[in-house]
Amino acid sequence: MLPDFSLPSPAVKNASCPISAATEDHSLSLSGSQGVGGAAASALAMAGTCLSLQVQQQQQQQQQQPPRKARRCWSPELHRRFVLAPTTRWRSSSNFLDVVATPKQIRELMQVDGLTNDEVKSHLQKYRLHARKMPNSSPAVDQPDVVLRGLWVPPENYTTSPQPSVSLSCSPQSPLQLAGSNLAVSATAGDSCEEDGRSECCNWTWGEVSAEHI
DNA sequence: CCGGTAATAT
DNA sequence: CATATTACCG
Repeated sequence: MLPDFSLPSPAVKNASCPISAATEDHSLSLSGSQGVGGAAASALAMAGTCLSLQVQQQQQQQQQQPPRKARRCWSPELHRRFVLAPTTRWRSSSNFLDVVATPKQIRELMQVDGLTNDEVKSHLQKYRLHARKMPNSSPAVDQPDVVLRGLWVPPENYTTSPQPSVSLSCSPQSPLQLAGSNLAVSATAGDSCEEDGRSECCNWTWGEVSAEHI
């Protein structure tokens, strides 16, 4: 005589009125037109900063429960700052991020508006995870590089960016700055926007770069 | 309150 | 599986 309490029943749970995103909904001009022999222009925000934009059915949690902040996409720019900020202070250290780098300090040094300690903390964790896995022999493919393990930024026109702009994050109105050539995103069969790479949003590389040349 | 790690969600 | 956020703990 136990009424269905609350067990993780994998029953069906779907079919519901779609709700609009709670967070700011940026109009995304997605060319979903069936390019039938036309100029298919797939819009793919490959830029740096971009907030998670996914229309997921979010209809389950009742009550006021912050549905988890949108995933903050760590764009190369942000990562660059994240990895470069501490360099300004504790440079020369091959692992300043592994030594003494508190999210707060990093955030302060980053000077990125809209970045919270938690985000930095999270990113730091990820960074450490990768940093810990990397500084070691590789299973098979090994890149014959003589680079010191430090940090690396995407092959972009970075290098001491003389632009300490504060509008780096992608929260508020940000001047969409799309630079570089835009790679036409070709859908496999020209259907929906299914990207091949299963990266969430920002696809940047975790490469290594020698923060300091010997 | 801040920092780190685990758990959880996408 | 990778990545990001939340939660919990020190």
